[in-house]
Amino acid sequence: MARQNTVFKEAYNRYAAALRRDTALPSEPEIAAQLGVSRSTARAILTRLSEEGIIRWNKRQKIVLRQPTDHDLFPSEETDSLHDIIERSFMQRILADDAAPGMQINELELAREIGTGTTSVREFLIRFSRFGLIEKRPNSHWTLKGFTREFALELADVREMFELHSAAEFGRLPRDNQSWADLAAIRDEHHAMLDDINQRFKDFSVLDERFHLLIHRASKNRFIADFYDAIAIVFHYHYQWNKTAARARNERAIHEHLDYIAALESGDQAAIEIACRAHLHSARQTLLQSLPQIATETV
Amino acid sequence: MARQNTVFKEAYNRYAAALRRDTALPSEPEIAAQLGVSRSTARAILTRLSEEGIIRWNKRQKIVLRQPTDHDLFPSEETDSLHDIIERSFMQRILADDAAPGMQINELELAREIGTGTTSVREFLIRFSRFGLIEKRPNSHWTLKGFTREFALELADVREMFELHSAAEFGRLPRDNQSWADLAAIRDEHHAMLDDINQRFKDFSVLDERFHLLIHRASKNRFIADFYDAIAIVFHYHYQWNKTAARARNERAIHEHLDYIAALESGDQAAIEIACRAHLHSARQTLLQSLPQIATETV
DNA sequence: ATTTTGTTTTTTATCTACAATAAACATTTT
DNA sequence: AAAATGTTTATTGTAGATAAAAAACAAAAT
Repeated sequence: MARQNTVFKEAYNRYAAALRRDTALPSEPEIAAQLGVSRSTARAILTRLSEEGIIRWNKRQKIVLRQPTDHDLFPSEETDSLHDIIERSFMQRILADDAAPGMQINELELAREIGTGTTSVREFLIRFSRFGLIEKRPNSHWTLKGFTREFALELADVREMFELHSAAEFGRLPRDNQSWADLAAIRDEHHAMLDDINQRFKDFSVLDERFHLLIHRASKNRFIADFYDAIAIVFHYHYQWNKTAARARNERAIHEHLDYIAALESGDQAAIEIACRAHLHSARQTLLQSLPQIATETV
Repeated sequence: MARQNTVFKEAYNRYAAALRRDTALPSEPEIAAQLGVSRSTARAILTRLSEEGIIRWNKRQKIVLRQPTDHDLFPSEETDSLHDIIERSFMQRILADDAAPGMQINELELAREIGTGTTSVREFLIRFSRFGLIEKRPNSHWTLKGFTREFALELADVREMFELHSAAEFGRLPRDNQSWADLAAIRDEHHAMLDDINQRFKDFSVLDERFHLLIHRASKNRFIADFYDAIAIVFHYHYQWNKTAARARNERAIHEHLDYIAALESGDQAAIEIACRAHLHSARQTLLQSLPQIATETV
């Protein structure tokens, strides 16, 4: 098989789940735009919906005959893109306790384990290499540099440089900029989460990512944005595996965020820098504390 | 053909060129280490040298019978790695005047033009994408973002943050660190170049790269180092295509470097920051002035 | 005239195969 | 015993093939 039709299946599930009986569906280009796929794929979805008797389709006329059931949808294993499957599988591997820094990474072995071709694994590793966790020796194997103390410190240093820059830029945005409204909304969400912290502390990482992304977008710098993408992915997986003291850690971070937001809203550059530094300092401590002990011993 | 033996050919040329008649050659592992290849490749080289009658080879005995001539070497087209070929070809394309920002990049077309397979081109583009000059839409084509004013400004901003950081770190290096000796050597080379500026101004870019690389290495940060790699490649090709006012530009830069080096050697952090900022400011102007006019109009 | 549908073409994503290269293992020589 | 050579195996780098998805083109409907 040359390529899995996961785009089709995922979009089909998404579209089918939103269908309501007796409604009429819009034009093909509109469906395609709604789903973020090409019209070819949208037509494939309509074709299948029609074949399954879920809609009656005749040129412009597209009527929903019945509500699709769970049985009509593709199972979730078939809708994940190959890239996501490889990413998940690989991150599990390198965050596992037995993944020691300096370890070799074998493309063929990885591919077999994941059940995919070597090309996809290669391309994934090339993309992933910009996160600084793996390194390649030409004509030879990849090496796992690992989630070490050095990695965490280097990451934190760059993060601090970038975030101080972005926060300062944010403070200079004109008051009618959309970002201020977004910031206010995020501030309110912080308060809401704090009111119910015992139940909701696990949702913090999503909010955290949104908050910092908003700050970084103010800098309008592709290198900063790309770097934050890298951070977000690394953190996303890392904190799934390291949940120690999550509640206390998150509660403290929320308070720091609120101080930081207040400073931004004040527009006072000195206050912004102080609040930003304070938060980044404790974020650095959190990161260092969460390091897997085995990986702390470097190569 | 599945793979070109460019590693072998390039190493063969390198080794053959260094042979002297009647000398005895070292062991296979030693030859391999000297050339930076595996013993298998080293043996392939010895085999060919033997077949060509350049050496007499019998187990440990390896005697050079005759000096290899240019005729014995592989032509230079056959020794370039595929990656380098693709890189050169691609950079030529995107720096050509008709390469407008927003342009689509077609993998198959590129591959055919270069005379290679699509896989290699894909992998090159993925690697190259971290430089921020191209961008991919999933399941669709790559887009050339181009050498625009925005690109130059974003690059310069990050460069400034990183270099100020690295320069400060450099200033803190203990005086017995090797980097101080390297810096002194580079300082002398600047003086030498200045004495013969009319003849040698073209060699400045190599010196410039070595100087900044030395500074950045002091930060011991993989993200900073990677970013400087990107800068170096972009500049390397960019200035090959834009040679306007190179002499004046380079002469000014040499003076700035010398001030910068003097500040570093003084160990005075405030002086370092001032000299670093001054140089980065004029480097930014140089970069902006060298933008191709067509690419300045953004998408 | 513009939008929608129908049809064909182009391009990407992925697999498989295979030569080049590296690495491992076995034997010989010092 | 250690290092070198001889031989075999494992792994990477690259081409080529093919289905999925996007894009382009053509015809029909508003």
